[in-house]
Amino acid sequence: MYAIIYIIGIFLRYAIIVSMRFSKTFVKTLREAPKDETAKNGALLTRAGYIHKEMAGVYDYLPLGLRVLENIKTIIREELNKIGCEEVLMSSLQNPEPWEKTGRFSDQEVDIWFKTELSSGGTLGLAPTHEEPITELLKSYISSYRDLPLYVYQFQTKFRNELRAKSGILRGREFLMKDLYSFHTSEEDLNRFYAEVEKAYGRIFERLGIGDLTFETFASGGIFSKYSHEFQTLLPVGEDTVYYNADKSVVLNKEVLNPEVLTDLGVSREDLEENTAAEVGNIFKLKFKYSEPLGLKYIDEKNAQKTVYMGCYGIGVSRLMGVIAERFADNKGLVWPESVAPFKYYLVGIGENGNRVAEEFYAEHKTETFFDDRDSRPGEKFADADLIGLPYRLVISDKTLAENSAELTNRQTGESKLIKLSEI
RNA sequence: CAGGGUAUAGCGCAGUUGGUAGCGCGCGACAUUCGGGAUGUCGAGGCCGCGGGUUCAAGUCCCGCUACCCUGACCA
Repeated sequence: MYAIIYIIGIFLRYAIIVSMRFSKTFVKTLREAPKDETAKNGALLTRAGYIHKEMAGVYDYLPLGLRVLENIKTIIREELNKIGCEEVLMSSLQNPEPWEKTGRFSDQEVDIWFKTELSSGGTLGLAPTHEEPITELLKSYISSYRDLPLYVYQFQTKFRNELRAKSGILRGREFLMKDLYSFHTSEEDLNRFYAEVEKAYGRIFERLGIGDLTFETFASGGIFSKYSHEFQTLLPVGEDTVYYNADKSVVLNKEVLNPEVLTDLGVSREDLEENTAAEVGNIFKLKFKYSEPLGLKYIDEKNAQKTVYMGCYGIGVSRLMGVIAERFADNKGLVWPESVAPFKYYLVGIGENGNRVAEEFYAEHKTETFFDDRDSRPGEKFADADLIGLPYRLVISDKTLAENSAELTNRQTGESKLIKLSEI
């Protein structure tokens, strides 16, 4: 009995959360973008009611925007869980201690800290990334080789006091990031997992609809490895410059475009084409960089103390939303890939009969439908449908009802066709 | 951080030689409309970014500050 009530409760809650009709949401679309929103992604996402700017580089995510973020998170989460990762949520407020051990609490070393004071005295930081705290955290849980390997990730708001926030949600001072950290007993195992993450990232970007635009890119590797890998999505307004050969089997960041690297990669400068791109992911073999200074050790089979090998793997979740918005938009508005779109259908009823049948349709398909039930003229609804950019627009009117059908329009191609109501 | 620009209604803008603020969109009511951002009538909405100053009088002139945008530098 209680179980049934519980299940019904979940179902109702689900229906309440996911349904959305235009007349009931507080969100409005804008004909013109605010003048301080000049980047295409920021302008369109604002006009279409996905985001709202609080200040430079700081945004609110409104109901539609939140759904996009959640869809991106779900895809990442599914692919990471598949390779054995565990999700956590760590704190944003940071105790300076572990950061002081690695030298990274210094403003000279890391110049993007937001720092604040405790009222009882003492300084705190707002996490720009989480290597130190995760390493510190796992000291409490890793003691034996039997505890390893371990892969821990989170979706976290990061704070970075960028000198200049810009480009809509592509470079913010507060942004959503997925950060994964791996822990190993050997370099071979780190390499093995690193390769698994490379593949998982490929699947993630594929599912996000930017697979053929996103390339694993050689970038500078810091002190402990020759290279790191970035995942760069080709984008005219991207901040990075990449070079690639004809079949794009070799892609490298401008920062490592030098004779030595070219030789290493077996390509020559003449064969490389230049393009701009946005960095959507970065993977790094940290090895002992953090585990050594912070003392993250384990006992091996022979009872010897060993230092843990680490890797870290980031994906800019909110930046991805901006990249996808920016990349696929046309002159009418946003064009979401189906996998990240907040809803699949933009439903419009025209005329008394059209609206009545649209209501009926909506009752059956709430979870995937955004219902424009406003008392507005068709033209306005079509304009907003284009702006909001859901994959399909579904129009029900006397005209389509005469055929017992609804008109289905593909936002991307603009193609329309009538489909029988019974077949939807 | 350097250089350039902007700040007036929810959004976009106008505001002359200083005289107490206007337009379009949006919003409310009514009527007529209803397949690509309708039309008409009436209406609500403003500490003119903040703080000083000059003046009988400042959105407008002067000084200072702040925020925001662009280019660059910076950027796990």
